[in-house]
Amino acid sequence: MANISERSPDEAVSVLSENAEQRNDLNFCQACSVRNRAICADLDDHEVELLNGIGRRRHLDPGETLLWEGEEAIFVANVVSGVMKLSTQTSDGREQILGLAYPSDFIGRPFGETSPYSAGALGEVVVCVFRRMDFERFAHEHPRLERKLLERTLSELDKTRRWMLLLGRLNAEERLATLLLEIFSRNTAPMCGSASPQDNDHFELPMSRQQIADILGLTIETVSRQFTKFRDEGVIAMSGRRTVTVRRREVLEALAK
Amino acid sequence: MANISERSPDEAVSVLSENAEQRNDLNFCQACSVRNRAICADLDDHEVELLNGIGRRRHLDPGETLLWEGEEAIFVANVVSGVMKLSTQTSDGREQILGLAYPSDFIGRPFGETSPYSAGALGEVVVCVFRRMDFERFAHEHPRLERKLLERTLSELDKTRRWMLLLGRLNAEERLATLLLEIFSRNTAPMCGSASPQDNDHFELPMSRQQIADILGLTIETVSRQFTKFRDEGVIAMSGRRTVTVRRREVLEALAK
DNA sequence: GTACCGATTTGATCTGCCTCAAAGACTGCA
DNA sequence: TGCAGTCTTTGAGGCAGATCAAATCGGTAC
Repeated sequence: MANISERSPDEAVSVLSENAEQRNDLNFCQACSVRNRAICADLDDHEVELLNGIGRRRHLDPGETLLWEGEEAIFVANVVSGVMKLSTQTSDGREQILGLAYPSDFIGRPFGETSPYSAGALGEVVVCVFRRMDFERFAHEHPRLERKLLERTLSELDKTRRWMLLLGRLNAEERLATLLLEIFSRNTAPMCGSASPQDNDHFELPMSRQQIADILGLTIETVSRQFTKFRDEGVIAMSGRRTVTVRRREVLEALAK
Repeated sequence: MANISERSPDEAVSVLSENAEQRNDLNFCQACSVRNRAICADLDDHEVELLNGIGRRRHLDPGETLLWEGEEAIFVANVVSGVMKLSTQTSDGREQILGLAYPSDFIGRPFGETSPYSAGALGEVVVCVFRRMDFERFAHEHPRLERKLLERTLSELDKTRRWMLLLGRLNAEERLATLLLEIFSRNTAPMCGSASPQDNDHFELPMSRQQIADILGLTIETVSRQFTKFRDEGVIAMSGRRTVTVRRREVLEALAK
């Protein structure tokens, strides 16, 4: 199981420290690429300004970990750009990726003592970080935010449960088809906020083969063989290891249950 | 995959009809066995009375389905007694159980058009059912309930993600150990509201071998072999098919990751 | 260009779980 | 008490995906 975490939990407390990132401009949020899609979408300008006051922009390098499973849940955050992975581990070190967080997605565990998962950057990531306590207080005072959080959490639960079907019942081919379609749709979605807008039939994989394996509950070898199979069958084409062109979308859709 | 649903979706709309169950007494909730643990726990007596006015008690026979995946989300409910299963299916009919709902657990999908899963009774079940629309309106007017719903949903999400680790990374032995411990702890928990309080080392399985297989993402044969293995190793003892005595709890705990 | 190194692919073999089949054990009912 | 039907257990064999091992690829530093 790959462990791409590079910093110790202790260092995480520096995320909001003085030298980590300067205080946001007052109208920072207004220019935010996820302003209208993130959890803050329903807030009016005044409320956003208040929220702005308790949050900080933070850049994460590839592999850097923002939240540590089992550690005190100090932060919550919004993903502004890039892709993060949420993961958990067995006591003997096997890793399972629980999901991916794309721009505008909310991560962290409000109203909880410890973080139920680790959250790490897959590539370059920008997040908007809040101290959990500050965020909770703000949510209490602004029911629209709390409401939005509830809706988000409910749809996150739906998404997570759909993923259980993949882990419990789909074979390797079906799992990879499902993931490719999900990444494909995320990348071609309007306003995705990722670094480079994609053409409409190819995209960059935001993670390595090992990480794909962790996401799908497979081994790296099985994932690699499935890629080769899709390529040989003309379902996808690859240039380099991370650029995928979807040639026969209907085949992937028939496989993704 | 076993499909224990016995009624068509159309019949579900009769759940709240006049002949389904009589209107609750005004102080019905006060006597409710899950009053202090369910989502209504934070409400004061007056609020509970109002909530009482929009809910109905409903009895479900074993195998009866309350919510249908993909159908319009008409109801939400609290489990009062018994155990329900939440499940989803692939397009070609493979079933995956998403989780179990015990007394005081909330089921259904507020703020959603369609139900993301099916919910069926494993044994005899009593639920407290609300029309989704009524419940949503009530929640809006009573932030304490909405707040409670948020907390519930967040911890449900935690629980679901932990289950993903089981489906993605644990072997058959580890999966069954995990399930046995979960059922064990649910049954020996104080105030569990189930039909018969259990002694502290044995309990009744609330579901068949096939259902256990669906929950764990295994086949019935594999589940049966694991039961036999645990029995032969002296980890558990069985009397009949559904009564389990835990003899070496530490072995199960070492296996459950 | 060339050497190096980690990531990926490919090959060979193994194994845990599934599938198919049949026997055995409960449960309800006559 | 015996019978039928269903659920569960057990057995035999197969296969998808894991494991172990080695070759190849891609990027990069020199």
